[in-house]
Amino acid sequence: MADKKGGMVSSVPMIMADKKANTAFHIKRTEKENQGNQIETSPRFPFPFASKRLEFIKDLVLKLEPTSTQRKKSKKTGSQPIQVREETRKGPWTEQEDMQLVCTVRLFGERRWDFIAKVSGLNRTGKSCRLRWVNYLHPGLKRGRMTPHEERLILELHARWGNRWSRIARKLPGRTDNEIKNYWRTHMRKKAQERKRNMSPSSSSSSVTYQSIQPQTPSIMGIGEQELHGGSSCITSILKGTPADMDGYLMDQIWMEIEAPSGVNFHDGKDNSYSSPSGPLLPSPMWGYYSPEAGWKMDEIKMAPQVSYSKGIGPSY
DNA sequence: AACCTGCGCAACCGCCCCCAA
DNA sequence: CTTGGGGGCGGTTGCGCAGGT
Repeated sequence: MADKKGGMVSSVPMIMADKKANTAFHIKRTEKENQGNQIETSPRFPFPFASKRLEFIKDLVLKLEPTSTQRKKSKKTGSQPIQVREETRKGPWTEQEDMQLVCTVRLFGERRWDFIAKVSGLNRTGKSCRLRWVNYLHPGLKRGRMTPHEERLILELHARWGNRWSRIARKLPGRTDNEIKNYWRTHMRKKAQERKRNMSPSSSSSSVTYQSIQPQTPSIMGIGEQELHGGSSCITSILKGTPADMDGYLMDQIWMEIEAPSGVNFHDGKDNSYSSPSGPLLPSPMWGYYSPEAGWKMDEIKMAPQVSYSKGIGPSY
């Protein structure tokens, strides 16, 4: 165990993917649910009123992410913002960490990952948090095997664009660049092996072949019929809500208020996608794929008892 | 039952770009 | 104009599991 992930593996429950039921993690959560052990009794977010929540978030943001003017000030005075980081964690994510990350992203939106990493209390880098969110926790993600149509699309797009995985991923809603990249590698490995085996002149399908790929699935856009990210869990129930809009108060508006406390026009046009109270808050196309009807509220988050904004910067449960 | 091998995939690394200060 | 930080992206690594021997 002397690899880069080493040391952690033994102390952390494995979350590696289960080929049949998505992940061991998901199985665990499903069992929990089946037993009626949803974390119903857990404490809820402590602020019943939106204004109080807003105050709390703003306070938190200011503590952890000083405004530009504050940054200037602290440069002069030499004072430092709150230091939260101890030692950066690496390796597999635990359910607890996932919960914390999901809650934080729901609160603050899919941006400023470094800040999210701080606020969440996770000793992870912003990059790590982003990756975990994008590749695993994002509500729009599909799981399971690629459909024949997806396979064909990948082959076609790769032929056109090469290894531009993120670009290809954009054409495959619910699939991440990482997933596609992994799929391609496996695919190519198989192809290479096939080719080795079939070096006989009769089977000279040198380039990418589509023979096993029939366009049976008419549309990959209908995510409704697809399994949405493993299904049952406290996290997925959280994920069903809309992103961080709080009683109509969007996180971006909070950001803007913090940066410009003198009052801002939220509709100044630069970032329109963020200014509509009912529209998708986040730029990712994924957001379009899950329940727009659910007006997500912090009150509805079933926080696990251990979840804490540790280091004394927020509520501890 | 024990061992080996290959596969699938999560997560990390390093480079690059963009943008605010 | 310069610089540093944040985030995006492609490449790589290595672990767990399943299937084969």
